[in-house]
Amino acid sequence: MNTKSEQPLHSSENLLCSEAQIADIDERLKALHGKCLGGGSMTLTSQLLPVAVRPNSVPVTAGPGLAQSPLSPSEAINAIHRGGNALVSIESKTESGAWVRLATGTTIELFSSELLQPHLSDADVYFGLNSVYASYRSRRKSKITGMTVYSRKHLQHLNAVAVDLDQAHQPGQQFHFRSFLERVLRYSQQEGIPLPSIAINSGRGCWLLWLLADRRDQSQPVPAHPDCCNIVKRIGRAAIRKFESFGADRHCYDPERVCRIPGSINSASNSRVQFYRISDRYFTTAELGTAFDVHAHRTQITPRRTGEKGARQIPGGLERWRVPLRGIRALAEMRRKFPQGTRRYATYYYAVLCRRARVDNVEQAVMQFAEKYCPTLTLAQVKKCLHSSQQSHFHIRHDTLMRDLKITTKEQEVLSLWFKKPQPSCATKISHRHKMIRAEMELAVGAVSVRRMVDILKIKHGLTVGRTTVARDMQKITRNRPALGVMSMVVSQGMQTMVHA
DNA sequence: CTGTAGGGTCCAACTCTTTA
DNA sequence: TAAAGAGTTGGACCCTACAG
Repeated sequence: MNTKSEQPLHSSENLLCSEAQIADIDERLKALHGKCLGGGSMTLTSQLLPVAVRPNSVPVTAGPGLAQSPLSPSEAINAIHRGGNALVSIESKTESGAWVRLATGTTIELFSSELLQPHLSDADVYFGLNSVYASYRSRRKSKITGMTVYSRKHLQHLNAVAVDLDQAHQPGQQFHFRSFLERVLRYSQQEGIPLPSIAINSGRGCWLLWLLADRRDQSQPVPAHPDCCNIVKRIGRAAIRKFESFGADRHCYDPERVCRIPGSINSASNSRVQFYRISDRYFTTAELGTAFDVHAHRTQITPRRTGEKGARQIPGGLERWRVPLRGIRALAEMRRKFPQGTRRYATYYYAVLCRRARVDNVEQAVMQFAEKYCPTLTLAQVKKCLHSSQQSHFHIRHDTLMRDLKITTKEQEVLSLWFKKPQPSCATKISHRHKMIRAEMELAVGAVSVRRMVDILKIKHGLTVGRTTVARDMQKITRNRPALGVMSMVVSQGMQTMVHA
């Protein structure tokens, strides 16, 4: 994911806190948050080591885990952000609801920063659930702290699937986190949903986090490749559906999701946010997908297809490639000879398109094409193009052909059947047509026959449309507009009952 | 009876939208 | 991005009503 210009700033060795560092950080934060971190009973013993270094997939915590103290901020964030080079983004929300970026860095950098510390105990401070990387293109300085900040959209690791169970209780009404969580966990067990790794008391509701592990290296979170983002989003949506009856927030599944910092204040409920370890498990996307009945597309597409392709789909599929094939032939005719820099591309693409459009004797067709339009290519070069075309299994976009064949705007205009101008959407066209028909029906002194309407549309509006279509439109309009009752009778009952106004 | 006008139904082809 | 499904379109054919 990191390009050469976007090398991470932080080495993986620096990422996880040592016990001494964590102890130091916790001391500072305890001092900062006072008694909010569980009454000062926490020690950084093996029980409270950063969870990233614990053995994976061993459910050690029996039950909801509320007997334990809440996790300290560093413990909680270390448990979530455990990927190599992972950076955490910290943001706060202003009174107007705008997001302000405070800092981006490793947990050590963030929690030991003198600049950031005063803000961590503020109201409504958040951290990104998924790790970002140091993208130089999005590198900025925070206006508040002066620290480096990066966009939370440049994701490096997907750390968790989260569900926000917002109780939306009335102002003044008490939210009982413990009993609510117990109900949620009981429901999870009944439904066969694995216990979440972390539960968060956000003050006005409860968040559930299932922490993620890469299937190849379970000590690492899931890399934020587009495919993984996609599946994690789908799992998130499925989880939301599962917990709908508990008020799951339907919008809380995007990978850039932020969560309140442990120990920070929720200004809406005027309470501290607390994180609880429910289980020590980390889940691969496959495990979580199975639990929430979400499967990778590849495993679903195949069974979804029933039997052979439909008879209508075959010509449709062929047409997909015949259009650019006709286009490239027309382009060749137009140019007479392909200029240097496009000859091999032209021969290669011609071969690919011939194969995909099921042209008979591709080799002969390509040889003739190259001889006529790319005469300077050697036989060996043409054969190489033919050979490469056999390896082509990827989709080829019109844009790619346009770029490689250096098709100019002027040529595109001539090749209008290939490079179609974007048409207004079907819905737009239909709504426009309905508008015209409605207007004509209202204008008419008496009944207008469907055939007459077809003529009116053609002559008056330059719109060519079939009689059947107009008839259906008129029926639809009269159904929705009883005021046009006369027309309704005419259209729906035919000539027998036609009533002339 | 025939020709004309007009609506309904069917169906293949096409286009757009949704889903994974 | 491909595939599948849904929706739209328009031609062919059928029917009825009416006028001459």
